[in-house]
Amino acid sequence: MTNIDLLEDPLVMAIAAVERDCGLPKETLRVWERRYGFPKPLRDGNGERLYPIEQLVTLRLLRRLVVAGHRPGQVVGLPDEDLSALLGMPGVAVARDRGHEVELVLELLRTHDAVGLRDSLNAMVLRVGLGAFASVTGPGLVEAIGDAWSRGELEIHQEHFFTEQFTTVLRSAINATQGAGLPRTGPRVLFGTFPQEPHALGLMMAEAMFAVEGCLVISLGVQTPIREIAAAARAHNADILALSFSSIIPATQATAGLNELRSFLPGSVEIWAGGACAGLRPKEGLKVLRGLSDIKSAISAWRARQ
Amino acid sequence: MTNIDLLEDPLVMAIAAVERDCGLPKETLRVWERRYGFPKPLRDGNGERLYPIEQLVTLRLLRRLVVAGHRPGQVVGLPDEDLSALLGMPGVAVARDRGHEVELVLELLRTHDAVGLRDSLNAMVLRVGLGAFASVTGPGLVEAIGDAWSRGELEIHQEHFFTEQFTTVLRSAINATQGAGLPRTGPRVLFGTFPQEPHALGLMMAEAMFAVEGCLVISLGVQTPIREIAAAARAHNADILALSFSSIIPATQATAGLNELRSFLPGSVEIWAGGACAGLRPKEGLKVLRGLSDIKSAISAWRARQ
DNA sequence: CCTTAAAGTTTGTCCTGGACAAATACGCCA
DNA sequence: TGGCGTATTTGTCCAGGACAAACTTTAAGG
Repeated sequence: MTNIDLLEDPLVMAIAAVERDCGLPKETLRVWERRYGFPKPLRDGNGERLYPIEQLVTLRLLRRLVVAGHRPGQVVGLPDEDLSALLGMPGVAVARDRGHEVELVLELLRTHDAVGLRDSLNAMVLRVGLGAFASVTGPGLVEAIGDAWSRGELEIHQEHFFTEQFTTVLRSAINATQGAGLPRTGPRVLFGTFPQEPHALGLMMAEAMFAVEGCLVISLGVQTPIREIAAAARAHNADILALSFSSIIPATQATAGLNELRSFLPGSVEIWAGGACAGLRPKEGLKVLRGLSDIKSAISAWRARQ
Repeated sequence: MTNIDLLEDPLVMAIAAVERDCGLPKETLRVWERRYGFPKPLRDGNGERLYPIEQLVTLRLLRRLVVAGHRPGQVVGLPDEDLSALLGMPGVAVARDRGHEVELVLELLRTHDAVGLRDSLNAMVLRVGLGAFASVTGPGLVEAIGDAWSRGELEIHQEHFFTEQFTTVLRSAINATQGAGLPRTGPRVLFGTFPQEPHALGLMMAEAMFAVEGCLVISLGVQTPIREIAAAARAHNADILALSFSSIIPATQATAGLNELRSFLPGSVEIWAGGACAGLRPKEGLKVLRGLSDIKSAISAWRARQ
């Protein structure tokens, strides 16, 4: 029961902490070391692995490459410059043409301007509307900040801070759409993610899209066991079950879980899946939405079917 | 790369699926089998474990007992009836006199009334004010629902659903207090929890208490590495660092982490700790708040010191 | 009798190195 | 070019041993 977090030395991390930080299972970290010679952690007095933080940076790059489709055998062991090149990041130069909203938010994060960030996000929602914010502005911000983080331009705490502010603004807006007295002509929609999926932002942006279309939205939050999701869908008499998958979840697991879920539910409950997880395939009783912008038309189609 | 989910047979599950379903790590499942003789999975042609669903039911009971404080050696191996009996007898607390707000919310959860719950929570905030909601009503609800869950009166998905609704209502209210133009006479307060602490509700209720007192509140959310918390406190120029500890975090770890944090920060940053974690002791440079109601007077004292 | 300190037990996490099947890439033929 | 059988890659699983943190019990002192 070695303590994995309270190491005196902030320059090294234990394997369980690396698993959480980089999203690579302990078993994969060990087998990469055995096969490719990287990562090459130090050892403590008891022979347990201690990963220096430089290797964490590399591991985060590697994970992004693997998620993007590269094979571990081809990329594990390459120097950071090569990995960055493969990711299409032009080293130091900021060649990416980012929207001015993205630039504004990144600048507010760099200067740790809490008030400015909160006000700016609230203002964006008011200016473009919740629908456009949740389907265009929000995803753009989330992607840019994820990129900046994995490139080392932002600290972990800055990303936490952004996530928290973004969540607050989006939640407030969703809550406002569900006030008493507003007409609801849409389906009852239940939201959730699988137990392996801790990413809440994608789910919440989807929830916002459904909310602006007049649906009754009910969220279970993230990481609910599959059986419990099914039980909730029955209990709440949901018309649609909406599930979000980020790229950290393997497509095979997502598909398997969706099949299991389908088998627990009557055909009258539609299952809609979406998110950055590539490899999701629609099938009988499973709708796959490629992007948040598709939600509006999908709801229209649902209404027409009723 | 054995497929863990696409088993044709719905009566057995592979070890990774059990880990997700029951929340018990693979390593723990194996070591329990080795030490206590339970669970006792079947094996496939390749010697891999296949857990029958009956054992999953027992494992879920066991996990609840372990979370509730029982020791595995005392309960693993007992028949289901004994386990249920242990879960079902919470001593004398059966006929607790609960406030009518608690009864109302429990009834709304039992009937899966999403609209009713959202409206009721919003109404409670408006009626008693955010301060009283966050310091009295909210903690009462959270405790009662935790009790009901551990007694088996509520399903996991009902607890997730409540947490989500409660979060939304509280966040919206906090956001409203921080709008532009309101006078801020209080300190800058940064909120966060340690990496082992995933419980967000206590942190958020504390945030609400500071917010109604006119503080500028900045939250990092849960599970931020200690050195990142320290970096954030410096970056945001915080006057107070507020940390929340639930009872799942051992007091020894909490104390060790707080000492580490203290060493990373200048004396001008005060550290305030609170929550259900017993055993926290105040010391030089560390304030321990016993309850959410103490926050108001503590802020007054801080103002007087400035 | 209550509190503190030392000794003992329980328990979760980590280790190594071998194995295998699913997923992917490659070579072949039409 | 496109489909299909074979080879390689790769993630997950296994056994059984080890150890430190957490917890319990016992001993000692005020």
